[in-house]
Amino acid sequence: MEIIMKNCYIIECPQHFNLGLSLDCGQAFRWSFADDMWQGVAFGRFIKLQQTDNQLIIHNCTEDDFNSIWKHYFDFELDYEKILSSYDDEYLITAVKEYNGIRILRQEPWEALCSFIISQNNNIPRIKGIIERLCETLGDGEQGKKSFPSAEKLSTLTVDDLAPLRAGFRAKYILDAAQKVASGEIDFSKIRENPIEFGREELQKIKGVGAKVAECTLLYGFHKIEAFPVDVWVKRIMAEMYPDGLPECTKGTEGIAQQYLFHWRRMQNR
DNA sequence: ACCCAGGGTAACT
DNA sequence: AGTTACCATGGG
Repeated sequence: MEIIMKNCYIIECPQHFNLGLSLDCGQAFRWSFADDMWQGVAFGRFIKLQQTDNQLIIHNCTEDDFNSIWKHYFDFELDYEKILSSYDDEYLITAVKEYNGIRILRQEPWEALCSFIISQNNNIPRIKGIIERLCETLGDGEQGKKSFPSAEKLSTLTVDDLAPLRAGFRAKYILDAAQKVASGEIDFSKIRENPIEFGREELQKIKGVGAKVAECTLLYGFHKIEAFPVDVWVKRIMAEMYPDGLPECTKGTEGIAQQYLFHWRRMQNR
């Protein structure tokens, strides 16, 4: 008999939402599946989630938390039906049919930036390990429920302090990003307010941040869904399927199309 | 042991 | 302006 935690919030699921796919399609790195539930931390809050036929159950979540954080985090305010049904390209139709329910999570900008700095020339299981050690070592809160350490905190550290993370050559990039964010040299509110091109230029002022990491930060940290990160998998997709570029139907939502294609292509290899 | 990973930088042509 | 070696680490 299962013990239901108190502060359990239940809603009817929106259309086009698959919890497991959204949490495990390579856009976020702090969610894990155990005991029939997804669990993780975002915005400093530890929650567990289950998706049934038509319901989403969030444990350790008040109505206020849902309305102020999670509704936004899971992008429930965006009309995915409108976007996904506008794709008239055969590969996209296949990817959307097979992996319907992926949504672009609205992650915290600093966590997205730092996570995708760590992601460079790295594989997803190891990215998760480095981020877990980063949070357990330097985050706040109880063990296993730690927050993502702030840019302010990381900005005071040295590469030697980050040695336990085993992040390799990325450690110095993390620190440069933390320093530029903490000092205000990189201003997240200005990136959020301005057109995407501004964010591209700003973020690439950080050592170790090139076009791809900047696109990921803009897509997952600022929900600029026209951002189009090109990693090795998307390079393959472009070479194999779109030698003349993305189809017209993706204009303005390239990041969403990218996420479906990325996950679809990655699953094909296994 | 080997190849590769949600890349970027710097040093080359 | 367009290649290429190198960067740390460890998963598969």
